[in-house]
Amino acid sequence: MAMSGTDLSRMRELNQLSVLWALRGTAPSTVTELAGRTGLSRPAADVLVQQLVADGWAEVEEPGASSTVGRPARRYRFRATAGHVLGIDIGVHKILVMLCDLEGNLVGSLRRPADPQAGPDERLAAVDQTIDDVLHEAGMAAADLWAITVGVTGPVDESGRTIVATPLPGWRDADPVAHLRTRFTCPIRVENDCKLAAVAERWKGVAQDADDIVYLLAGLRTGAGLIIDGTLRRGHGGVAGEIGALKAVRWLNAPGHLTAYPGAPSGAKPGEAAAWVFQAAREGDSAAKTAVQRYIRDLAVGVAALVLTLDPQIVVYGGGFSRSADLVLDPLRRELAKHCLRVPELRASTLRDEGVALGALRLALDQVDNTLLSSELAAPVAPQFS
Amino acid sequence: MAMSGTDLSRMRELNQLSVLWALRGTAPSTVTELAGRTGLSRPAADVLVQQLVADGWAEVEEPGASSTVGRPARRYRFRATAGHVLGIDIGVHKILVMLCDLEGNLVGSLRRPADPQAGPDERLAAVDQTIDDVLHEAGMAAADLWAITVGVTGPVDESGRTIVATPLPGWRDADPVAHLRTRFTCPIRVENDCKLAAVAERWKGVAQDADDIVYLLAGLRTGAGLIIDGTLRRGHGGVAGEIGALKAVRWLNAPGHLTAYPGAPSGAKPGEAAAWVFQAAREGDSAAKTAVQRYIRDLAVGVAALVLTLDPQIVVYGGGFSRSADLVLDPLRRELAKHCLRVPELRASTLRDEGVALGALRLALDQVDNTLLSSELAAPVAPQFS
DNA sequence: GGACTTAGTAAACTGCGTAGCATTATTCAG
DNA sequence: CTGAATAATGCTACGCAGTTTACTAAGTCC
Repeated sequence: MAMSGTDLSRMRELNQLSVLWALRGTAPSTVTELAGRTGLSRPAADVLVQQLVADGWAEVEEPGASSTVGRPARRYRFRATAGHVLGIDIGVHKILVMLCDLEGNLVGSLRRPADPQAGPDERLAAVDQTIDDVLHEAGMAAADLWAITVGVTGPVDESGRTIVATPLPGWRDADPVAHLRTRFTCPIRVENDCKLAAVAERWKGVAQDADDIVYLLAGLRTGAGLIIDGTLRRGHGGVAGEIGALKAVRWLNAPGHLTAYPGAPSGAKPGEAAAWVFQAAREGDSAAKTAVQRYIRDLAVGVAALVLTLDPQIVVYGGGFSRSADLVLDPLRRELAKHCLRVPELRASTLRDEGVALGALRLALDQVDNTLLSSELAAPVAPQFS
Repeated sequence: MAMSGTDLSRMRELNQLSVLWALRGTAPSTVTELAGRTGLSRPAADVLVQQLVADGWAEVEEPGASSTVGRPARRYRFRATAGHVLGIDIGVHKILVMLCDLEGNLVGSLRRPADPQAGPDERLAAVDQTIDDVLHEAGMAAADLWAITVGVTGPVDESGRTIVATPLPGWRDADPVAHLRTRFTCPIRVENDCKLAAVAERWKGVAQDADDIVYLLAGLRTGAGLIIDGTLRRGHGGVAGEIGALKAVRWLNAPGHLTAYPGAPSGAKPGEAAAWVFQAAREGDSAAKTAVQRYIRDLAVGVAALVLTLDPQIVVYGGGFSRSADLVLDPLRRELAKHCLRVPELRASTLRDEGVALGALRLALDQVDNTLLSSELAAPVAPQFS
């Protein structure tokens, strides 16, 4: 804990930030409300919020029809459109770019199918194109962006480079941060997709009430993202949650129980085959039910290891297979009860395939909050990053 | 993030805290040094530190022989003896009570053997007696204590009660917090022993440089304590790190490879038998070497699960078996390399059986830092707790 | 012993939030 | 339509905290 001395100008800055935070995430507020929320006197809140308006952080709303006695008050609101951030999901089959303002309101979004075989250059070119389309549609330029976060499959290191093999062909040689830095001056971060999906669940998904969350990416691959004490945990080397690497945990094989099911239509892609097995099990096919059961049994060992290690409040079942959560949740809960000291809540994700991009947005917004809105408060237009 | 408005008196309080933190953990400082460290002007630092002296938080050291040019400066130092905290280790075979001042300097310490069969009442009475002896020897009364932390075997819940079976007979019915609260008014906390030992390693042990640590308690029982991002993690229900409960992780059986070794002297206690096997292996006994090897192999699976989940910087090998770390570390490292994506550093603890009590001290000091020394700064003598 | 260096002290100065009062804009009662 | 009640706004005086600046005190170095 490194405390630093405060002088008067710093105090004013802090109070200005205090007002800004009191302004965010609420309906337009009167000066009196702001004063109450910040603990400042009304005159102080007044001059501070007027400074915020002058700097472009807030907007005035002149009084309209008043519903109560007394002089109607001016209302002030956070100017969410002062800046925007991008959240990008670079997947094997698709690229998804989302654009939102400082309050997280979606301003633009574009999904584009990707060639699974495409190499890094081709894939990044497609990303560039998608970004351009989103920005153009929203009438924005590169300089309007304050932060960008990108989600990719597989573990990434601090610098955003992929460190082990991933389903994206040739991706170990890609450096998406460096690539984007040629076009954008704002902070750019690349993160593992499971981790971002976990963040999304806490932001807009089924885990908004929890601070300790294990997110399970269940699909043709199996992975996990961890939120501990409200913060995404990467681990010292960025590979936290990769419990699937343990041989005693059979996550690598688990989806095989579904995809290799002999009854599936021939020629179906693996993802379709798995969906077919789930559907068959739902309709009562006993062999399919057995396959699902085996899948869950293998999956549960790894989940139990995560749960025993972290003792989370909630486990979120997400990923491609979360559409079949109705078949999985109850048996998985029973399996966990066998292994764990304390069984956490088990919930199915509802964010579909937008979780990664949403989590990327949230992390980009966090970046803005932590840099711009915490230590120093420059004028919002075109902030300069070093 | 809930920011709150600041006025001038609060600012002064903050600056006073800032000076206090600048004073702590360093050699006695001159006002000029304090000014530099806090970023305040020299007159400001001067009045603030004089106020601290008046309130009993700091002490003056009049200038002695000066070694440099210029007028010799008065020096101020943090008055560590303003308050004290207790760290207590309630073990099966021993009770260890440590007393230290606000800077962590050991002021008193007493170890007392305990009857392994003793019930909770008898054991707590022995704890009381040991506390009294330590306090008496240091010339202190109950009111001089600002925080107490107790370490016990087995998982505990938020309130300090033991929630599953433990080696302490009848301990599930014990409520050590309630017991101590009858005698002490300061904050009291009870925590799992592995977790406290982990904290101690980061404070005074071999993991001072790391923020992500897995502490391994290796002995007749096997357990783990986790420090993630510099903070002890309890998990949502207090059972984080209990990976040994997983059947695929054979921590329950692992020590059996050593204690059940047929070559050990008959009549030896399990702990002695294990030590004997380690010694035999060290001297080249091939059967003993096999036993150690099997122990390590079983141990490694659980460690690998923890490491893959958390991706820590350091794994600390502690507990009773850490005396035989010379035999364990290298093979364990090799085993981990088989399982893990990134092998963390592996270090042997050197804190012997004092780790738990030391960790308890550290947590008690943290408690003081977070309450007294962060938000409000009352006069240090006999602070009142609600 | 004088020049130099650093610490301690006391003044004037600036900036910020608060308190209190007058002013303004609206609703409600008659 | 008018006046009382109500609540927001705007303004001024005030106190307090840290900074700046200047000066004095207490040592060392040559």
